[in-house]
Amino acid sequence: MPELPEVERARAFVEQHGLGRQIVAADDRDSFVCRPHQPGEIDSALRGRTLTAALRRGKSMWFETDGGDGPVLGLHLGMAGRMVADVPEAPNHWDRFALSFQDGGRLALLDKRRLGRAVLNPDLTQLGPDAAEVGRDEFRRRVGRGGAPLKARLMDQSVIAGVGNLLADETLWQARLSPLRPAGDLSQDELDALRKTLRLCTRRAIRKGGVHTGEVIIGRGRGQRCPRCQTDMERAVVGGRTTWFCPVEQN
DNA sequence: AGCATTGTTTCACA
DNA sequence: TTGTGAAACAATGC
Repeated sequence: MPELPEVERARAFVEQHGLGRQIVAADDRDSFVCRPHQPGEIDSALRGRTLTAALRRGKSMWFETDGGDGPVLGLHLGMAGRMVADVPEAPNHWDRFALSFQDGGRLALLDKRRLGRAVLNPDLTQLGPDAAEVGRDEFRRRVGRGGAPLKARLMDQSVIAGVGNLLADETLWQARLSPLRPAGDLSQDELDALRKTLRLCTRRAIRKGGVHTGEVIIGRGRGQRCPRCQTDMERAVVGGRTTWFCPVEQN
C-alpha cells in the first residue's frame, strides 16, 4: 500500500509514538530488510539513543537520534510495510525490524512482503523533491522533459519523490491527462495544472487514510467504468505497472 | 496452478 | 554517457 500518503501517516505515527523514548535494543536480525548491515550493527548503533525527530521525503522516512548528534535510522515501507507500536510481537515473523524502548514498549515495522528496509544513515541524494511540496518551476523542469510516458516520469523517484502506481493513476485521471503522453510534450500550462492536481490528490489521500481512497482507485480493475463519463476504463502497462485510464477523457 | 501485486535495484540495450 | 524498459527481488492473495 505505501505511497507518499501512507508514508506520511506512518511518519506522523512514529512522531507520536516514538519521539522521546529511549532505545534499549533494535531487532535487526532480518539481514535482507537490514541490508547491507550485518545483524547487530543497527542494534549497537542505536542502543541508548533517544528518537528526537521524524522526517520524510517521498516514500522515505528517517529518524534522528539524540537531537541530531546520534546516528540516523532510515525506514522504508516497501510494498506492504506498516508501523505498529506497543503491541505484542506479531506471529509468523512478520516483524521485520523493531525498536524496544526503556519504558517496555516497542515500535515495529510489519511487512508480510519483506521488501521494506531499515538502514543507518540512509542516502537520500538520489531522491527528487517531495511530490506534494515541489514548486512550480522545478516541477516544470523535472517532469516536463524526456520521451518516457508521463506516468513513468511521475513515478521516477529521482524526478519527484512519493508517487506510486495508484497515486499516479488517480492524479492523471483527475487531471485528464493520458499516462502514455511523452512527458516532454506537455505544455507549461498542462504541467502547472498537473502539479496542482497532484498536490490535491496527495493531500486528500493523506487526510482520508491512503491512496486506495482515490475516486478512481475504488473499484479499480476489470469492468470498471470512468466515474465521470461511464466509458469502459482501459488497461495498459506503463513504466512496468498495470495502468487504468479513461481512453476518452485522458488525452 | 498460475498470475498479479501499492516498491526499489540492477542490468541490458539503444 | 544518458535514458528507458524489463527482470529480479520476497511473499502473499485471488
